[in-house]
Amino acid sequence: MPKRVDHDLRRRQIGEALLRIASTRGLQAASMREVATEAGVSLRLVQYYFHTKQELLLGALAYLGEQLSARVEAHIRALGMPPTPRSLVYGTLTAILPTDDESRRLTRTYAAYYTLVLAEPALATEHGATYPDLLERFLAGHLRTAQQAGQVDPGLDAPTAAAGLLALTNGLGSSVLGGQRDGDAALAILTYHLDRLFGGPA
Amino acid sequence: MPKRVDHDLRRRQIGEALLRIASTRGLQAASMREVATEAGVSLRLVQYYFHTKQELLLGALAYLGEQLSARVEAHIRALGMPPTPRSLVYGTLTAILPTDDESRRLTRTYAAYYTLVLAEPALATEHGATYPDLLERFLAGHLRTAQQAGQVDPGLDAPTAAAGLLALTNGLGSSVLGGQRDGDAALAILTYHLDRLFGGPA
DNA sequence: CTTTTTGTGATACGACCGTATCATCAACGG
DNA sequence: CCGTTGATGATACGGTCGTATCACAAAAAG
Repeated sequence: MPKRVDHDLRRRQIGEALLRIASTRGLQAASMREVATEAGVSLRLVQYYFHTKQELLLGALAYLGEQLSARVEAHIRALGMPPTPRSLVYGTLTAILPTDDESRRLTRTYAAYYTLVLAEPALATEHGATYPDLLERFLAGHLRTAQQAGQVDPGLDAPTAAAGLLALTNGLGSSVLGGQRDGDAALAILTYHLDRLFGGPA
Repeated sequence: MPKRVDHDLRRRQIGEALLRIASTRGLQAASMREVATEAGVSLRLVQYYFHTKQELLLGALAYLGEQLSARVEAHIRALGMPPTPRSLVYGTLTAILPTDDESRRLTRTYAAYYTLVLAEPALATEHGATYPDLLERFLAGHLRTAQQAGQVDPGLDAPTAAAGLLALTNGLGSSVLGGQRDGDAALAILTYHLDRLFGGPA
């Protein structure tokens, strides 16, 4: 056999080539040949590491999820340790708002997958597509903690507020990607709502 | 010439066939042949009335816009005449929330086009893709009217609040289409926020 | 009644798609 | 040293895509 090679690394290299294409030209431009070229390998290799296109799409989606949660964690950490309920909520939501190149790439790619899953629900069943669900529960939990600490109006329904915040952030993200406003304007709207919730700026 | 035919009607018939496909199987399933079959005409006819695929996509997008604004107007009217600032805002936002078959179809189709435009921005420049912008200004205007009538906190920044409401509604719609919650739950979250804005239920 | 014009069918072309096949080459086990 | 196996290249197949071409029928124009 030729020099034994790290399969996981190669798979990631190819999968991330697909994500790169999806973020710039959309998933419909991500043919096997195009992915091979972008990754700098031959078509045969893409087939070798991902036997079928669906496998490639699902594998790349898993990498996208990793990148997304890594960014969320990094953003939370950047707001200081130990994290407060406020910084957890704030950091999570600002992490998934397209305000810089990386977040723009991530949200664009996520949008491409979202539409694909809408048209082909079979893709979602294979995968724990409950990522937004996890985020929402995460937010609701920390909102409740903030309520117990007296930082948020205790009359608020935490799950409803968390769902609203996440939906607001996603909607703002869509408007940024659509070119309706820039990332800073969206961030201003989001912080305005967050500050109202937490009773004024920190 | 064979019996003179109504071109506008035929174009609409074909364009709406594309919208039907896009809403169920996505735009990537909307090939010229598939659209022809769905519309019950030959491939040649699709080519005859829309010389190229881009023309077809743009034409159908125009029909989608018509259907969308027709639904918004109908929803506003259904809340009683003459419309109040509150019913204008409420009717607009609930119209674009996927709570029934028609709104689900419209929002799904809109999402498909949104992703296409993200990948192919050239499509948007041809068309006044500023539909969300129009909605936002519409909402901001009526929020300001409501402030002058004392129905909404005058300390609120109307454009920011309007952008937030529209983003919230879009984000909630995405979660409904994604199967994260049903239309009624989304509607409850939206009305909760609206009622807080307008100072309690009507 | 011819001659144009408008609408429609049948079919073809070249490109690209996902997938499969065949051959090869390098390392390891015996 | 040799046969087995892991990794890779080259190439092909059937299908679908958007688009173009050719033919033709039917109504209108002269």
